[in-house]
Amino acid sequence: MEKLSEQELVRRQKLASLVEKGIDPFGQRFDRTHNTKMIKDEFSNFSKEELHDNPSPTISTAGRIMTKRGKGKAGFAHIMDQYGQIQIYVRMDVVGDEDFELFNNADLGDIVGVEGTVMITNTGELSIRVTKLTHLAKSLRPLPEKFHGLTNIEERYRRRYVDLITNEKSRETFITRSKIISMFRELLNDRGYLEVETPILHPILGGANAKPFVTHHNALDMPFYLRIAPELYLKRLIVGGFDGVYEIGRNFRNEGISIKHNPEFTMMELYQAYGNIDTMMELTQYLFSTVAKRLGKDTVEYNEKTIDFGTWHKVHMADAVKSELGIDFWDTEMTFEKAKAFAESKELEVPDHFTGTGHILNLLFEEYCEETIVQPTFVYGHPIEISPLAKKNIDDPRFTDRFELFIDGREYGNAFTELNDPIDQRERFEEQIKEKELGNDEASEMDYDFVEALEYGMPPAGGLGIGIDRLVMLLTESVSIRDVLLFPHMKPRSN
RNA sequence: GACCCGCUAGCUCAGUUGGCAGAGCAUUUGACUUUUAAUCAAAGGGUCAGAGGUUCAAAUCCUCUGCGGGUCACCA
Repeated sequence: MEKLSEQELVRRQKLASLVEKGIDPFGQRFDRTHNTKMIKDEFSNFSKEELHDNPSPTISTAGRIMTKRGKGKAGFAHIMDQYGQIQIYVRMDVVGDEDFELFNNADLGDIVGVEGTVMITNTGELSIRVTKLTHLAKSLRPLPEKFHGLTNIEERYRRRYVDLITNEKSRETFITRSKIISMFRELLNDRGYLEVETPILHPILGGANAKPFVTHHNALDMPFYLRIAPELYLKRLIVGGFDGVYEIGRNFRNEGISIKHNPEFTMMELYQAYGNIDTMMELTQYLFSTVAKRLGKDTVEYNEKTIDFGTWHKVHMADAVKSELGIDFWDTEMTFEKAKAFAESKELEVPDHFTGTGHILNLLFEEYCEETIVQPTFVYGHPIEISPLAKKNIDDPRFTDRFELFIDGREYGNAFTELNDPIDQRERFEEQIKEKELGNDEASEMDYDFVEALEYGMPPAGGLGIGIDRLVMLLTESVSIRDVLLFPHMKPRSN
């Protein structure tokens, strides 16, 4: 048994005295006529005198006691629900001795229900003049300080519920997150996309380049990967005849944790039969600008920069690198040796599994161009070497019809015209296996079943993935991904 | 994984040159029937993250460990 603090002991004594009075310290159902927002919406247009002369109907609401001010035979408190706080005014001569004692003995953090009429105080605050007070739940631990709230970052993540109680900004962020995800669903459903669910346990690694988590199924006695991307399953559904499908769900990547990375993160992935890179670009811009607009944020202040969702740019990766560094990857004379020598002249390390000019082009782009992008920009034309699931460009097969969306140096989306040629796809997988043998532990594996699916014929299609957490960060102006994840991963607390 | 910074009361934070462990809020007791970071009076509350070392003496200096934050690396 852990040692209790003085305050915890006092609260447990108060709990015992509630029991003695026959009051359930952890209460029962309480029917509310209003939440705090409804009270404000309904009554804030009335004056103090109007509410005094024509008393409101009796309303009931409930919430957690956040502040409390005793005044002898009367008292004030603020109670809080999901929507905010409302002040309550409790007079002994109105509620009677029993309820007033209940009020006096209530602690900050306790949850109560109130009945009463709506009034405005001398200082002009909309309040409830309580006629009946109901104890609903005892709080056995003290809340953080009322003025500063919980500010310790570690504690805010470990005890998110306390963070949500005391920090309005945090509450708003997660409400916004929920809105963004439901807007995505609404916008996509309205365009006729079908929401689907595909496996999270994958027998074969694929759909992205990343290190996986590995788990084990007992009955089947075989290992499974937690999915790094749902791509290959979703495309099987396009083979199966669905016109457009999407999935919003968790992906898992066994990599470092940082301000931008959590081991599990949420992606929206979508496939559109008969579409291509351009339809995905249009869709991406539509989703981002519509969601931003509906949140009332045509522009966002992020990282001391103004991001304008009305301004979208487009640049080919080879052009971006050419204008930044002068080296021309369009040049048909460009060889791997030349490209590698250039990279090494910049003191970049070229790993063994880099075997094509495209690997170098991407390296240079990531190293020198990515961070220079501020406004929403589609970087397209990724080299074939790093795009094993994207269709080759019809005019220049060194590049694929793929784009990534960058905003303020970070990737928010990845899309391409899907590779639907099973013969080409099998060769691409074989290239990946070669890379794996050369030491790329993020290369994907051969998925024969997926190739077989393509052999039945997949219509030309566009595909898109959007990192939901990062979008939420941007639209809530959150610095860290942990600020948009309710329960970010932490090492267990030491004793 | 590497480097830098942090960890003191329930919470937010002070703590000087190594010399009795501090404040505000919260808690307890008393006063107060329109207060609002309520006010006034008094009181209680500490494994200074943990372990070890230096010293007459350590929250303070040194070493190790834990957890967190930041930067880098990897990635979305």
